[in-house]
Amino acid sequence: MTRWLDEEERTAWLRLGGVLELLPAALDSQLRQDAGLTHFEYLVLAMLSEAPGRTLRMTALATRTNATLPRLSHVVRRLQERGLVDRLPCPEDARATNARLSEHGWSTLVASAPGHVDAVRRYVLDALTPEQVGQLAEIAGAVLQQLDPEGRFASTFTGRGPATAG
Amino acid sequence: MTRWLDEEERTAWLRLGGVLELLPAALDSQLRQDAGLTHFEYLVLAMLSEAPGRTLRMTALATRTNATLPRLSHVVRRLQERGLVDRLPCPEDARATNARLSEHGWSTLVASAPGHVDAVRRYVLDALTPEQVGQLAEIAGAVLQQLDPEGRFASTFTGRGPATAG
DNA sequence: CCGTGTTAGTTGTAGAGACAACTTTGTCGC
DNA sequence: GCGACAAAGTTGTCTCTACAACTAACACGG
Repeated sequence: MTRWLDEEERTAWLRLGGVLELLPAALDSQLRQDAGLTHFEYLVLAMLSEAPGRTLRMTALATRTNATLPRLSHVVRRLQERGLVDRLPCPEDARATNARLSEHGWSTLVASAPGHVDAVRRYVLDALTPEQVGQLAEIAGAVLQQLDPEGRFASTFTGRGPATAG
Repeated sequence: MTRWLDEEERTAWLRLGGVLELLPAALDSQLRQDAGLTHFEYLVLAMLSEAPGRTLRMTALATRTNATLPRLSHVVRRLQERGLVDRLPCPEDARATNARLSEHGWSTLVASAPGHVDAVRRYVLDALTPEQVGQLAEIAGAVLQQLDPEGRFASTFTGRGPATAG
């Protein structure tokens, strides 16, 4: 038997739904205008930039970006066509492909990072109290746990414990 | 000068990013499998079902679903082609179009609602304490305020005050 | 090593959204 | 009541994503 939502649950859910709809659109729009990148493309470049040798295997990159492999494959191909990443066969496993951030990709990322971080602050963090930032980390962590029980996309968990110890 | 994210902000943001990516996909997937609807299509039907006469003008429906008008126009046309809604010219304003939930649309919605609510519980609400549900409403409300300062999509605000009074 | 199954990734195709251009109707000043 | 501007939708095009089918390479039991 389905238990329906009470008033408070409904409010929380409707508002979350609004954020789910509007926030990605807002972030995409800012990055598109200022840098010619989608939010997802930005994320791909950012994750590569933090990897050793600015290089990751497709599967590892898919994990870090919460993406499926087919989606990532298309995106990386397009990024390569634009000269932002290189694709190299992996020496240790001939099935695998390494994606590496190119010099052009690096400078594109460096140029667009401030605007993106500003947008994240403007839309999310600046609207919250420090306490709420901690609560958000807890809540989002709990939801991720449901969405991804096996931890397939676990890169954003820094452990099962609270984001803010104590 | 851009202020970068500290550890706690970064954790919160990365986790929120994961939710933004995975939750819509999970909800879409459930509804597609069980009801042949996208989450957005479900929302359109649900909003119509709560309106007087199960009818809304396109603009009002766009507001309630956080959608742009072009997007809504395409979706409603497809829903009409599938017999789930009717489109009627508005008598009071010849520019306007009224979308009305059909009998078939109503029964489709009724049939798919329990599965959808269960999914919302499973992925989100059941993972949170009652206190966290309140916090989520506050946080999502604050973010929506940034995303939509003029209140264009304000239907999900039940006022500027806290979701949980007191 | 040979067959079976698994893993890594790519590709084809079809559907959904973004954005801009456009049509039609209403509104308002004069 | 005419002309200019705003509002309400629609449509076309292009891009991106999902899903499924596919290829190629590894693993490993016999």
